[in-house]
Amino acid sequence: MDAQTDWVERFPGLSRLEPSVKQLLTNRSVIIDVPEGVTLFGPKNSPENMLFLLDGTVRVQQVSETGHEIVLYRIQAGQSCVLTTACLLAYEDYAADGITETPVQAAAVPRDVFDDLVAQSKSFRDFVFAAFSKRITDLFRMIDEVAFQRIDVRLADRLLSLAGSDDVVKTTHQKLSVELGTAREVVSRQLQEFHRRGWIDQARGSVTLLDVDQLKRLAKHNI
Amino acid sequence: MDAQTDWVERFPGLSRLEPSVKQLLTNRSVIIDVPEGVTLFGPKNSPENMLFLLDGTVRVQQVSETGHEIVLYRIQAGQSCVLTTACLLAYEDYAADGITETPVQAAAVPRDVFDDLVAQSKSFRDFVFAAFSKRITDLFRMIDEVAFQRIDVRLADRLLSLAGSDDVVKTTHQKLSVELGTAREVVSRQLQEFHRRGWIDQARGSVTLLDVDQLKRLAKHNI
DNA sequence: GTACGCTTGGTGACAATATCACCGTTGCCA
DNA sequence: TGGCAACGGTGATATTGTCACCAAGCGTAC
Repeated sequence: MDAQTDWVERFPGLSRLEPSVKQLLTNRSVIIDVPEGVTLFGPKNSPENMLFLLDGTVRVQQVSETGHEIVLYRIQAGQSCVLTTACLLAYEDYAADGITETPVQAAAVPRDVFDDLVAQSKSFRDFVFAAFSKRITDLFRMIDEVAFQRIDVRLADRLLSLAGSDDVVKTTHQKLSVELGTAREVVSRQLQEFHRRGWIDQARGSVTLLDVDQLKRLAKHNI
Repeated sequence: MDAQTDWVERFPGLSRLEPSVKQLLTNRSVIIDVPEGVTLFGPKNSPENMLFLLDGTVRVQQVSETGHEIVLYRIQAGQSCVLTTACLLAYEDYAADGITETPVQAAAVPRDVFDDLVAQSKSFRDFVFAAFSKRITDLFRMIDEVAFQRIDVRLADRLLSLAGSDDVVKTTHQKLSVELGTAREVVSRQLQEFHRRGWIDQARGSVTLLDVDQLKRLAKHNI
């Protein structure tokens, strides 16, 4: 496949752009490949480019002054880093990192090209504002969950969204606790309870979902 | 004063705009006055205009499915509702309301004018993206606080930021609990503890800060 | 005025979650 | 093989949230 020339078509929000704008995007962007576990952006590491994810996942998480960590959201293939990047450009003093969770392929668009596109194309503006809006509503939802949702509900929800098609989650209790912004012990105890109810199986570094329906019933809302 | 013609000058981020852009803003905007306690925007009440606050305060808060409420942020004079408005335009299914906390004067800019401005003016783009970025970093900070900060620290912090120059906070325990997304009983008990330490005085519907330094020492960071 | 009802705030019991200290197991690798 | 770090389990305790209920303050209708 020729990622360099046709990547724009793979973005739902970009495929409707005017041809001249697509041309600008493809001509002035560079396709980059990044291995897993790399910090793409962060307080120490402000990027010069806007990234459009073609493949893989970027996890955005935050380290508190107290040393606590919490996962804010993920950027999937077909989405852009506009939001986090823009924040980094505007404000230095915050501690969110973007870390590749898988090998990632992305199109890097320089800032000035990005600005040109926003100026020239109504469709591109709509894309950018929609991306911002989606993130912000997600953050609103997250605040609601952190503040008011029970931890068992949140854990069930997260297990469901992290599970592969084989219903297995390859992760440690420690990492799950960072997903929710809670303590490892809390996750361990909740997983024990889920196991006692026959909903999951546990092994070192992995959780197997046995009763997805029950987990969904606990998590209720949209997975 | 002639708000209709010179309001743009009162926005730090807008005063540097090109004259023609300022002209467009003033010509196509309408100054509105809104009394206290009015819901400017919300899930039931999607606005057609972007608001630029000239005077007063808008409180943005959220009602959870569980019935819990939490204050997300405030929009002060000199700031715009760009973010929340944009979200409302893009996504219907979220429950954040913007409520005037004081009598408010604002400039209402129609959506199409807003879009024109973003297209035409680099300075206006910078203003808009800076507004988005500030809100998002604030939301990141808020997630951190809700997830990891002790409730006494958050309460002290909030009392300090809500207090007028006379060091009095005119509010009820119930409203303070919504500020923090906690329960009224928790606020009552923390305020009792602050009172026991001689940091505050209490009366029905008001809290008087007696020892601002101690409160700041507890809250530590930037007020 | 008085009675009523709503708002505000106080309290105890209990549940859920976080924190701390510590332990045993597992797997890696020098 | 031994040491070491990562992983997960556990009990004790602190903090915060929930529930049920009560009393005082305040406004309003009568």
